[in-house]
Amino acid sequence: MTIYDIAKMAGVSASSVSRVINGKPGVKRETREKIEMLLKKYHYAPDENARSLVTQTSRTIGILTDDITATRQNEGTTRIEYELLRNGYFCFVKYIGDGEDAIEQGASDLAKRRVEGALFLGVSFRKKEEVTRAVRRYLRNVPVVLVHQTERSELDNVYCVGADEKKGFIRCVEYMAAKGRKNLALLLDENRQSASIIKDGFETGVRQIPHVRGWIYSGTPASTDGGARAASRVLNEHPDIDGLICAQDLIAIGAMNELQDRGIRVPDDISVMGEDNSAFCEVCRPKLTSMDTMLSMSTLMSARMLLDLLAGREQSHKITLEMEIVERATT
Amino acid sequence: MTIYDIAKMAGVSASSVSRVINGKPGVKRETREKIEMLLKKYHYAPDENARSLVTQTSRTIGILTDDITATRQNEGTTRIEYELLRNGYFCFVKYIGDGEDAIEQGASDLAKRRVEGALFLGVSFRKKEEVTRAVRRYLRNVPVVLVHQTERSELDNVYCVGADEKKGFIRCVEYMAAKGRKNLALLLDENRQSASIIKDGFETGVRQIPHVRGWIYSGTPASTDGGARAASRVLNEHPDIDGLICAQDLIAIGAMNELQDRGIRVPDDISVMGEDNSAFCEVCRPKLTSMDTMLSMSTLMSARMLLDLLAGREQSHKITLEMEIVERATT
DNA sequence: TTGTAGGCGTTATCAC
DNA sequence: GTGATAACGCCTACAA
Repeated sequence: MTIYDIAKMAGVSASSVSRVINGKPGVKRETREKIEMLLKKYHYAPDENARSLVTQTSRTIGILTDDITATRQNEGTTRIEYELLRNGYFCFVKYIGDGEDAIEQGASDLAKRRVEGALFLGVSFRKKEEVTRAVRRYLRNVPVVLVHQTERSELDNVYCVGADEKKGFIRCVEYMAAKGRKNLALLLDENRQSASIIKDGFETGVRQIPHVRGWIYSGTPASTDGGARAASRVLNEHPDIDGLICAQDLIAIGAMNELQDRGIRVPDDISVMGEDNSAFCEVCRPKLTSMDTMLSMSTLMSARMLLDLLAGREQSHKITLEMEIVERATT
Repeated sequence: MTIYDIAKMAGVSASSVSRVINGKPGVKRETREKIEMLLKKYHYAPDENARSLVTQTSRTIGILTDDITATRQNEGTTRIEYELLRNGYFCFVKYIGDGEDAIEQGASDLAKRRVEGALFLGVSFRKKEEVTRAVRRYLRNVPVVLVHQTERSELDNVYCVGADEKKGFIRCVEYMAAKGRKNLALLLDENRQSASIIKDGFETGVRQIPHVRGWIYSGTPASTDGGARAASRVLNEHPDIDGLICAQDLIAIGAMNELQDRGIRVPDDISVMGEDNSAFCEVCRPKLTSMDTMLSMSTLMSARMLLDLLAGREQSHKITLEMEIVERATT
């Protein structure tokens, strides 16, 4: 079914049908009504591909992602899609692999669909040169927003939204100190992409506060078991520890289990906090204080930013959010 | 940049360029190489919309979803997208609202993009007549798979994949009985879409096993607090309860907290199990036995099913999965 | 092996 | 108010 079929049945030309479909003026009332009737009767759905072709506007946004196993990232993708769809855009999603030119390949696929904007979501896109190259080659003329990123490429159609993790961990140390904690341990998984940033934040925090000392346990797998084992090591090596900063809620929960098994009270003897402010915080007992990494906020803001850009509104090239500590019962 | 631009630079016609792009034979080696060189040099990305238009194949699958807050559903969407993309399809995602003709609107949007197949994901799509109407009107000629559904519409291009929840709860009762439990309580949130199915399963299970009795507490909010309060009521009204079947992991965890606060041992005094086999099961202590509702399996199978259909392979119109109990430390 | 011409479904620009 | 006609970017007979 095409506009010609409708036109034939209405005894008019395709142009009139097109006018009616697009709500354009210049059609006699009865003609319009007759056409509208037929449109409805046959549940006519205009071909968006053809329309894109002639109007040179696709009303489509491309989303590039790199990790399907990361729950939070999935939720981010979903949230973004929702926000864009609400605003009349279609979404094209593409998962890139980890090959040599995966990013370029992904950007190229978006270009093929003539997207009007793009969002890159995931740690893969921290590779600045690759991103710059891909964008320059395939997405030079559309706005690109890097989600969860605090550094953008030099191209001026590239934007970024992200939270400052270093400052976040400095705050964690300050927070523990404000709670009267003096001997802190940082438990984290060395394999995390941002491990060095986190360590840097922790060390900076410790250094700037007198009478506070800190130790880093970086070989901690990101699981409850990992947390428990790490806590065990901490307690053996530094029995005077009174604050545990865990760079992941699961680690914190595992550590807490170990403390409780040893009869150590949380938070009376040792304060514990996690990172992510995930649903787990509300489930464990006592409920876990945790630093919110602002993932959902930053995904939401990315989508809004892109929408602003597409609407022609000015936007800052870089938005940095502050991570926030959500206090519960473990500190 | 179009094939004409490339053609001009190569000193050939657009058809030769098209042939090279699509790997068609009948192009002289040097011509081909010259064209390939230019294609690479300018990072040429053929317009898929135009291609769709002329070839009448979009290589695009539409996904309709209804709830962005449901974590598991998000993961399902993501998983499906991944599977489809791996197989060379593009994905169009569309969230439907809850208006009168939301489903029809969604189907129409997919039709506009000329999708070659569709997946409907969410409880909204249990409304059989609406789905049938929407499909008949807009997606009559492409395969449509209903995800997490055990009932399909009469149209023969509609398929479904889902797990049998009633049978699942019958099994939970049998499982508890096999563990020697005789007085069971079912804790569930009345507002769940499948509440009546779950109750039916529980009652059927109880009825078919001699010496086993059961009580239903259907006013249980789906949260830890809700679980705790419900457990409290159960204990007051039926102190002889020895098995708690909770239609949601969070409810189970909340109930367990209440039991522990009262000094009741789990599982020695009372067995507890949840539903969903979510990540929470591994985090609480003791670790929670839970019935896996096969959400991830059924999403995966839906994607595979659609791919099969698109490849022209025969497929059953309906696939039913069995929910499985994952035993941990609370039973 | 290559080029020409026509068409996919739509919108836009003119005439009438 | 309405209808030809020419694009949009691509593919595919068919002809050369």
